[in-house]
Amino acid sequence: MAEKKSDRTRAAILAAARERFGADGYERATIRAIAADAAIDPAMVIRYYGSKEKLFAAAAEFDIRLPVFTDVPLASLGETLVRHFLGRWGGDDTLRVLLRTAVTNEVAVDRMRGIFAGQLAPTLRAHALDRPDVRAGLVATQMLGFALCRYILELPPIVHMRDDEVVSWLGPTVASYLTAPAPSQA
Amino acid sequence: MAEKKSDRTRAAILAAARERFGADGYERATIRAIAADAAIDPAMVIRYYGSKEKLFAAAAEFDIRLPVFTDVPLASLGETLVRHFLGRWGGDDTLRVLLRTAVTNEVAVDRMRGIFAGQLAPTLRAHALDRPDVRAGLVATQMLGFALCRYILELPPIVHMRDDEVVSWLGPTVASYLTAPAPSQA
DNA sequence: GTCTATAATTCGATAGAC
DNA sequence: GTCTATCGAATTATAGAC
Repeated sequence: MAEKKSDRTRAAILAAARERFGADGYERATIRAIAADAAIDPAMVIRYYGSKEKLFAAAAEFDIRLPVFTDVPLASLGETLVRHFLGRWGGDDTLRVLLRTAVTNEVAVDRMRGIFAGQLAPTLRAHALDRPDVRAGLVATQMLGFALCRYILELPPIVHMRDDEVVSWLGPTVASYLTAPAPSQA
Repeated sequence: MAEKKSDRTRAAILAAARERFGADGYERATIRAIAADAAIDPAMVIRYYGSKEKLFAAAAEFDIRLPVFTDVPLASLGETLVRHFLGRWGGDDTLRVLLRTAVTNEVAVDRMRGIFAGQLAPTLRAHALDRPDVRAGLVATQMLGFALCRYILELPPIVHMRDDEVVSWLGPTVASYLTAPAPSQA
């Protein structure tokens, strides 16, 4: 009995929640709509997850799994990072949920900060780069800005760009944020 | 009688609306809170602007006033654009309102698209650059990503960065998006 | 012009039958 | 475990007195 019915119900709720939160944002995504998508009763959502806030926390919970990339030569680290984020954005709803909801939900903001300050910065530190926090922040501006324009604003030229084109354009930018000498100032 | 009392009331409502929409987003910003900020009755907000949706449209209405920059040499156009956007983000609430609300409000998305597709792209076209729409989109990813990280997510290293540092880091990126040869493909 | 009172919805969450 | 019924709170928007 490895697969209980309650487990499938839980998973169905979570999948519907990810879709709704990602499509509508935290405020407009209603328990009722999520329940309808999961084909169950709205009361069940509360029973399984306690509250809307906790359901969101569960939907936004995921393993960022950002490798440390210590074996990647510094010269190609920028391109590697762009490819990695492209794969993650495309394959998983969770990052889009975070991006969509980070505007009004403090939990999402904290989690987004954790990805770049808590995961990417240490990776850069492992490569012995100076000012890893600043460089991680700059990478965040470019990668999150790309995600914003592609998945939320849906700017036509960004939406239609092929992945290898994206790498060609953004790779050198990220690389420069990693390795370019920092401007003067302590 | 150039200054009626009703005009001041209208202006007070609009100013409070910009502040609330920018701070809380469209859904969480309530008519009641806006009215309280403006020190008037909530019913007056509806009387003056008809509905919350129309009030938002008015709050997000503004002249982007993006100069064509035809007199700026191409070599320094990137840096000029970064400085221009920095000035606009800092001095006016409206861009932050758009950014905060673009996640859940279609009006804000359209207006944001218009800035880059309808204003920046023609500027690039005036400089005889190839693929102006793609280049304008790329500039959007970097500038909007910076604004997102600084004003919404408030990533510490981005928040604390001085304006001239921002120009030093982002200027070359924007410049490369304007003038770097496009990757292969039609 | 301004404000009180309230209508009409909608939402999150709960209680309890089955 | 599941669903019906509903509560209580919050919202936008309106009607009408002053």
